[in-house]
Amino acid sequence: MTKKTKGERSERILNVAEELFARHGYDGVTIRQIAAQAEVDVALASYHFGKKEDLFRAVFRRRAETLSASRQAVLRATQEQTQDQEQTLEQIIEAFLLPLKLAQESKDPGWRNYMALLSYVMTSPVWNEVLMPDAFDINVKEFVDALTKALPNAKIEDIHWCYHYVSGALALTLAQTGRIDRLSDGACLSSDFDAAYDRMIPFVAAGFRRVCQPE
Amino acid sequence: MTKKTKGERSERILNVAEELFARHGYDGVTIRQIAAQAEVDVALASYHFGKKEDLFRAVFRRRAETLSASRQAVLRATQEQTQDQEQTLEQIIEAFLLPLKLAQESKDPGWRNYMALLSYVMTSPVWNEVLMPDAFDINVKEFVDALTKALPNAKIEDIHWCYHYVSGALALTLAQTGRIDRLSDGACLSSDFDAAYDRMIPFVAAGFRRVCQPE
DNA sequence: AATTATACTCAACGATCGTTGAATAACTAC
DNA sequence: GTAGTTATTCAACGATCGTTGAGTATAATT
Repeated sequence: MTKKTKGERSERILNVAEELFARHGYDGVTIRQIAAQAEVDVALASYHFGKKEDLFRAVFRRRAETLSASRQAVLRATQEQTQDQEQTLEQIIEAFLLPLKLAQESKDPGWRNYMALLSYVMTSPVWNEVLMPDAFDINVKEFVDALTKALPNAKIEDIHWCYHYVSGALALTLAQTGRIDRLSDGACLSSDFDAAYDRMIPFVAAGFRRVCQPE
Repeated sequence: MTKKTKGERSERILNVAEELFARHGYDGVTIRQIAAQAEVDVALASYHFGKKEDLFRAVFRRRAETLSASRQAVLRATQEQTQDQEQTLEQIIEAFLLPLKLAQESKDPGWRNYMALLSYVMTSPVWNEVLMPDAFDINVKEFVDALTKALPNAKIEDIHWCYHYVSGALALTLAQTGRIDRLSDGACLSSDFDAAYDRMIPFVAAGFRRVCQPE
């Protein structure tokens, strides 16, 4: 029984739920599995978080706010830094990706699980609509605005489609499926977010320019 | 009872399973839901396909073979056409994407469901490893080889990472989550695969050149 | 020390799950 | 038409699911 100070057990539930939901999806995980792995009674999850769906939402929201705030901070920092001159495409894309790179390097291993969970939500036809707008819409619109300024004369549809490609490349990276490990015979590693990050910036910047810049 | 000719009911099961698995994932769908929507007895799915996992595999494999063969045909057709001169990046990428564009335009609406299912498998840490290698590995390696020839002096890691980005952009497109519809206020549509296709080719071609071509 | 509030356990509920074996209907082959 | 094969139904199995309500222990408050 040994009642612990507030949040100690409930946080362990969140962490385990994060790990399992990320790997198996919402329906692939059982409250009982979470409780077992968290070494906690089954009823405790319901006590702290209510319905299973509420627990899932809580897990998703927890780090979404941190991530969104971090992205905003980085973007605005370079905006102030560059003053009047326009931000380069590379700077904008870097601001979008850097927080994830940093999070993944942090000592909290939960971020790696959260990255896979985010990928799951981004690619799910069901959950995307439910969770993404509240958590990321304002943030994304800020980035689309910055891209619009950096790409004058670009059609808004082109910008949105290019952002969509970035989003997809990122989502598959976050999923960490291990596929690139197998296809490259170990030359590339899904877990090597730095490698993915370093190349993704020039890759998508070049793509944006080609599609959005009428020459 | 009214026994139908072989495959008529079993094909209806496959089609319904395809639709539901694509939207809700493996664990989000019940054999009973599939049977109900296919207007078929619950036991019939087990009779025709065995375990639930076998049904899932059957659904995935069915069109994977068609898709893989179609990609190979398009790629080799342009290889013969260009004869001695090298294929352009655009041609290779087009060969990779065109079969999906055509499939989606076909009269069989099941292809749209399959595209979302493919996205689900591609991004799932669990299913990717189980299903992708058998269905697509030889095909993908053919494309990586073509890319290597079109990009002399490129490091193999760079090529694999760039292919990974293409794969991600494609996966999110296939998922048809409707997110781009909402972010763009209707200016872009998830269902508009042509729009995604037309821009994706120059986008990723430019990305490949920037990352893989030492200048 | 007494009281209230919070954290947690325990047992159980009805619902639903995938799968099976035996029975029945329909089609094929002779 | 008879036999045999295939397709389909029906009822039921044990297992597991999410959730709840009542009860217990610990912490916080007075």
